[in-house]
Amino acid sequence: MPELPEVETVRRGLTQLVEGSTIQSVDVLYAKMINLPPNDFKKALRGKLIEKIDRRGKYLLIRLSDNLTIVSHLRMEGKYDVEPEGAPVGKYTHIIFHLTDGRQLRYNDTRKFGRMNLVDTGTEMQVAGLKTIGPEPTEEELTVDYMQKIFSKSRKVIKPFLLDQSNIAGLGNIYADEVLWLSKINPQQPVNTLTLGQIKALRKNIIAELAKAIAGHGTTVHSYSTAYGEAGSFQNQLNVYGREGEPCPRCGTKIVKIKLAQRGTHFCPQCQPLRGVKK
DNA sequence: ACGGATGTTGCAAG
DNA sequence: TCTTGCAACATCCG
Repeated sequence: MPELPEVETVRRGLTQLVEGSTIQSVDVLYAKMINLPPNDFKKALRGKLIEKIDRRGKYLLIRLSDNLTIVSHLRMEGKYDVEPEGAPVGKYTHIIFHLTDGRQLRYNDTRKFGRMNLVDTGTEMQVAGLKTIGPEPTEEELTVDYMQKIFSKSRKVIKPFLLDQSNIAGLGNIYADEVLWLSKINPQQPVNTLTLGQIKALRKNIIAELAKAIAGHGTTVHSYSTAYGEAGSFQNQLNVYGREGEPCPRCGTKIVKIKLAQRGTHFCPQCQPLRGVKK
């Protein structure tokens, strides 16, 4: 689930719920989730104030007093959840932050793919993944010049290229398919064959679509209720993702699903023709 | 019943 | 150096 809009939704929710709270103690139920020996992790966090929650791409940056930052990535299914003391702990709860007001901030993750790195504030950019992360998909950060430059230098096909966080931060499988459909670009189009017009259209759509998804509190794909906060509503606005065999909302042609770089990829063969490439 | 797919990323192997 | 494929883990679907 969590691509940039979902992570941003979590960030806003966490800000409301735990900004200004103090960590009394921490339980580590699954040690592989963190970058330090559990005892060091727990000791370092005891008594720290949660000052602010930031985000960079799909990474949450939990700012703590004494110059500490937890870099948290939800990967596929990570969720934060605030529970009262004594609420039953499920088998997918891996880290529990006991807050001094009696509430608990719990990290839940069925697949255990999520990771938390506790680092000194200011060194978070050395965490793997943040070291090479590309610009945020905003008007200011994601410039036409930058896109033109990276697109001209690669012969990769566009879909996997968009999923590579070192090119642009924040797009995942769902929004990559959506922005390509919106931009009428074939997922298998090599990036160095895109016209300037296509690059500009793609840029606009990336920025607008992610903003729109944030406004809709993100996309909830699996139907089980999100433990945390509001369930997203944006799944109702998806045009191609998960719609294999359904008519394209623009032209009525059946949406096709193929596999590209091991990822399910949905597109309209009519609206998104492959241009100038022999196949 | 079991093989394959599922939203992500890091790293190994080529 | 760059690119590709898989592993990490659990569940669900057909």
